[in-house]
Amino acid sequence: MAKTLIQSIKGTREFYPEEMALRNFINDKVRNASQQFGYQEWDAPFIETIDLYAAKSGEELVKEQSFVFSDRGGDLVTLRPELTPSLARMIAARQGQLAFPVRWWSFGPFWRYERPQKGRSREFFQWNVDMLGVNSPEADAELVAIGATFLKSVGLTPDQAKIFVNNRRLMDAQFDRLGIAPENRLAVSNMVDRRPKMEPAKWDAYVLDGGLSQAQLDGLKQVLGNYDLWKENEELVRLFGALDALGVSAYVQFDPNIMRGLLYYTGTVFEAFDLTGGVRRAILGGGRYDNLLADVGGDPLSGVGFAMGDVVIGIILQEKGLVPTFEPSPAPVLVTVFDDALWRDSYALAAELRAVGLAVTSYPEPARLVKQFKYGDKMGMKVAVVCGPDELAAGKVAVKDLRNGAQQIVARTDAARVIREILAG
RNA sequence: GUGCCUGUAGCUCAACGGCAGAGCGCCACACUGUGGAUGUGGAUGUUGUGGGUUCGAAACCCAUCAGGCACCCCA
Repeated sequence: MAKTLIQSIKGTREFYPEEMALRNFINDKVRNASQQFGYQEWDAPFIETIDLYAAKSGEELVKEQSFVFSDRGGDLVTLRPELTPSLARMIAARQGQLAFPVRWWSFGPFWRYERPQKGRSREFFQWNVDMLGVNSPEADAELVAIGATFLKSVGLTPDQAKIFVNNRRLMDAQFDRLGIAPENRLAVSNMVDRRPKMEPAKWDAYVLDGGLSQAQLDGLKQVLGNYDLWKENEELVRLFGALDALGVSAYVQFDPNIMRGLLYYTGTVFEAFDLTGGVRRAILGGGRYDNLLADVGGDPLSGVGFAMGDVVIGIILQEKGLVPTFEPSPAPVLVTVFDDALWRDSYALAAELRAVGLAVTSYPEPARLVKQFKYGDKMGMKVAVVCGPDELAAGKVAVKDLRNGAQQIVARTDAARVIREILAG
């Protein structure tokens, strides 16, 4: 009775086999892209003390958007809302012994206590990729290239998804030029972030209301519309040169509107968007950070990295039909069970076929063959094997190609070979 | 955390104050040694949950839970 089922927790997702297939598909593509570039897989605890996040992340993340509870000893623990603080700690703990540059990637679960909606759940998976110990535009380019490689590998074209790149130091210089005080950079960055969501006239008023002069507003709009601005910045020139060499230029574009807020990033920033919908959905985002280890007590170390949640990309892949067809049964072969007298022979046959490397499902009880074939059909199995009284007496089995209905009676010892031929064809 | 919209059969939805229905799916049979097709028949509901209004509630009101949209946030 559906009415009496206890509900799953708000904002969590249940993975039925077909959804698990999508999750595994994303996981596979993430792993491939990471390992192609030589990154090592790693992970951190799923629960951490609240102190780990309080140091760096800011109040809102911990106070409002994390699952926090006290354990039986009375300590406050947090379901990790992000990976970076754990990364910082683990790097700092072995700072003297790691081979830099460290290239690490991870794909695991995270929790944020937010109001769920489409593309945002309270429990999700996130792909993290980081390179630490080198500060160069070429290193930044490598991270962007990994993101681009992933987008390409799942079948998204540069028309459908693109990574937009900016540089915080470049923007800071522009802000300085406009007479915007350093302490107002964050506020202005937030204004820029909000711009796509507002009507132009309203945004103008909002910015003027926020303390900028008309001249500053005009200058700001000029900066945000200047897509050649990168040519004035040596870091970005080198970055785009490296991206060209890496062969991913089609997926990358300079955009002075990319801010990714926060005091967090110090140089290159980038963000990938789905370009096909009405609203640009962020697929992944990242950038360069210089102060990663300071907060956890390590020596200064520069790094660059990005993160991608599984929810938005999963929706996009489904919308675009880029998810491979779901195969309900991992085993393509069904061994039917004829009747009570013969189930033992069917089970033995199934075991023989497994012993030579075939993935085989056997029907778990004697039943009418109609029912068993229907089951095989629904489970997407490709071959059915029947071992009835006639076949058994002759030392043979019936092998049927479920896709076209063709059936052949073959010697039991030839069954595996015939099945392989059908599967290959 | 704020505002708005939506919850009816396994799924998609109808009924919009007066007997809770359709399509798809499911099950059975036609067809007890052969699936996908077709036909015939069949089962399935405390209308998310709890309260209230009413002669009468799936419908109206309140609360609550869940989902969606926008805000917020996007570490």
